Amino acid sequence: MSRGLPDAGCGYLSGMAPATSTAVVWFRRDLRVGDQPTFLAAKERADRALALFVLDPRLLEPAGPRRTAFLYRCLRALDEQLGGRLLVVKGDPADVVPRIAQAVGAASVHVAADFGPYGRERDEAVEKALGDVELVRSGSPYLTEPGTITKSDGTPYKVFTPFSKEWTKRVRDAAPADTDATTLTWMDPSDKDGGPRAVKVPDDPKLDAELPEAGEQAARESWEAFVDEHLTDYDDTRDRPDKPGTSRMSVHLKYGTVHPRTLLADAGGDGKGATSYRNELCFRDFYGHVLWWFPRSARENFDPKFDSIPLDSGKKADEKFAAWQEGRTGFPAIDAAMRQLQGEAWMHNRMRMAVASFLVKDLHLPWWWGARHFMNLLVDGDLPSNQHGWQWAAGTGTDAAPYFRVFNPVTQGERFDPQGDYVRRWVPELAEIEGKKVHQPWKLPDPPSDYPEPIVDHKAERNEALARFNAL
DNA sequence: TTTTGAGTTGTTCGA
DNA sequence: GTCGAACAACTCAAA
Repeated sequence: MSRGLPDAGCGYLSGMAPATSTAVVWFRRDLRVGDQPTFLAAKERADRALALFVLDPRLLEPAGPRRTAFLYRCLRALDEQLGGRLLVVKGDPADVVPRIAQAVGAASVHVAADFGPYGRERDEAVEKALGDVELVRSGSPYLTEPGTITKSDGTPYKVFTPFSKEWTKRVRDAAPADTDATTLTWMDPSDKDGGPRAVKVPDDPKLDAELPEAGEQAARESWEAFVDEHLTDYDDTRDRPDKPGTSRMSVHLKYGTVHPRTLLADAGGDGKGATSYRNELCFRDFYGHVLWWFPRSARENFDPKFDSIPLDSGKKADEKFAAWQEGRTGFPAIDAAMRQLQGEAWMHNRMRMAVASFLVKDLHLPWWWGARHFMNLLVDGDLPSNQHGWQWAAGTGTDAAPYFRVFNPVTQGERFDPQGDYVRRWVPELAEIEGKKVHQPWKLPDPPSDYPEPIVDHKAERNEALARFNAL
């Protein structure tokens, strides 16, 4: 294997100087030019690169309008960074990627490894279809590639804390790759000879939510502002949905407009805030690992012993679910959160836990109903973190599930939204109620008539949830 | 193999 | 109002 030299048969014309060698850089969930190991790998093998994105119907359909629009915006931003040289095509990657590689005479296609259930399968199919053209995987969306952290006996961790100890050792030396748009010479995609036809990034689907700004530049600015203003106090302020104390990087990590290496590099200190932030990055890796080892846990209880817990169903259950979805449960903090999800395609993490606990423990509904709703509406919706976050709340996932982990929907509101600002922002029916009284409008002498009474008695449903758990 | 210590983010109750 | 203990038993991880 002669790295860095044009392969015979795809660049030489007899008697002439070698033609330019080309590599394909196939972007997927890494829509950035900074900190891109794929660029370095492509540069080793070729003089120029073709930047490619494939609109894959199998991924786009389940993404829903919000994530689809966000993706399109990221693609437009990336195309601009690449001087208008991003080739966008539509189709099944196993079909179009090999045809493009052939059309530009590429000997290698460069990707960041994908570890999702569909992504793994797709990449194997592409690799097979590529034949002699090599699919080169460099890096991944994670700090530690799923599957690479195991216990000393080679089996996977099922508990976060011991995983995090090993993870901390592993990521100590992680450093961002030094790349930018000029690392590679980008081929003009219109020079391609045949192959699938280029398409424009489609117009955004119709939206009913305001999305965060897309693209690498937006990610970087947002991150730098967070580091300057909130990282030091992150340990405290991350729990406050009424304050802008979180980094909002989830959506950028989802689309790879930033890599966690870059975040880790800036959050490497010993302070409480930085330590907490690293813990969140570690959770993302942990759940990436868990889903890689246990792909069925995306749909089923991680621990099958919980399969026998009785769940509600039928018309009443459907009605409760609708009330939860629409933010009319009568619990202000829960309703504010569900409306935030509806309105800005995002929900504060503290409230994700609270509404999940409410759905599972107060309404006794399946966690996967809630997980699906989240995936439908979240712009940052990412399968491993979403599903396992839900399983954590339901007590069916990794880690010990203390039977007493039942959130009190009122206490959570009063503790983390102490002045009620979050509730008033998202529940206009309660906008006139001052201070923390807003968390229990039913106690007011004259409660607002257009806001519902609580749909359940929390104390009773808490006991019911405990009883169902204890019956195991 | 056996043993030991521990397990993301909580709530309630009684002193 | 604050604070510590209780809330089950079990599985996981490591020694």
